[in-house]
Amino acid sequence: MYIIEIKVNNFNLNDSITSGQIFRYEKEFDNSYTLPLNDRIINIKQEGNLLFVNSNVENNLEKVVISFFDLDTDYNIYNQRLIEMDSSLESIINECKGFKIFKSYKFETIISFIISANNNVSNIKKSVDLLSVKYGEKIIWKNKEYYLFPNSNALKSITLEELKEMKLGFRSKYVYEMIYKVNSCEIDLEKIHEMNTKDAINYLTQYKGIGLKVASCILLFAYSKYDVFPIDTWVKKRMKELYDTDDANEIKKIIEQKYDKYSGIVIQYMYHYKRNKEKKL
DNA sequence: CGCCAGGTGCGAA
DNA sequence: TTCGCACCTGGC
Repeated sequence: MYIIEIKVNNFNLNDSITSGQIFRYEKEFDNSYTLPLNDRIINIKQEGNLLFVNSNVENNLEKVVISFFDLDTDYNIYNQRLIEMDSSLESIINECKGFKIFKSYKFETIISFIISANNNVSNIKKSVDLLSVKYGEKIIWKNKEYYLFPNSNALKSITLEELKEMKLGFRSKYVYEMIYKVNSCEIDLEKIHEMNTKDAINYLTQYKGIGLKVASCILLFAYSKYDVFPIDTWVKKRMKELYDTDDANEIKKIIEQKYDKYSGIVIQYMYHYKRNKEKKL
């Protein structure tokens, strides 16, 4: 039934996938997840330390899955270092055991997080899905229809009016400009890999619709830059409790000084903990 | 109705 | 440089 089996340790598929890094996934009745991965649709299920993966495209499937979910990186090393720096993190890190930061696809991530500004997850998902259904490649798999996220070329002649139909609201013009600039090569998404975090943030935030928060999400999730700070309302809630401040710059200073190059991971743990874990304890 | 949601751009001080 | 506010949209 399943095409490939991948042995993992220290991976929690459910927590990682529902942590807000990606918006387009569906949970199935058997607790597996179906989601697009660039050029294909995959269905993935975890049972203990085994992943079962099925896809409409078998080519390179194991490699694609291992890379996207960052399965060959041992986060215990980060976690150990973090606990050495701050032993009070131990409980929160234990709660977030198995959490991975994905290597998301750049164009999709940029568009999705521009859409995320002052928006809620269900609206973000709706807009990204609308974009995909209207402009992405249609995949028929197991008698069901799926849609890949459109590449920049597929969106090159989209109009502002058409974008507004995707329920983007005031973000329509920002997405429109981004699509245009990627297609005209004014923006080079690969070039960002070579920049340090500070330069990359300056580079991204010069474009409309990308502020510090959105730039940080893009750099953490699509460029694996672990020293960025996606400080949102959930992290602010957590930081308000811990340090009695919800000022983004002040939080940035505190976290940067404390956790250095693992700051992005700490922030992500805090976000995940505040949003998904705390209420269940 | 008002408020908020994984914020940002803008103009005013 | 900092500060306050409007903003598409949908759910409560």
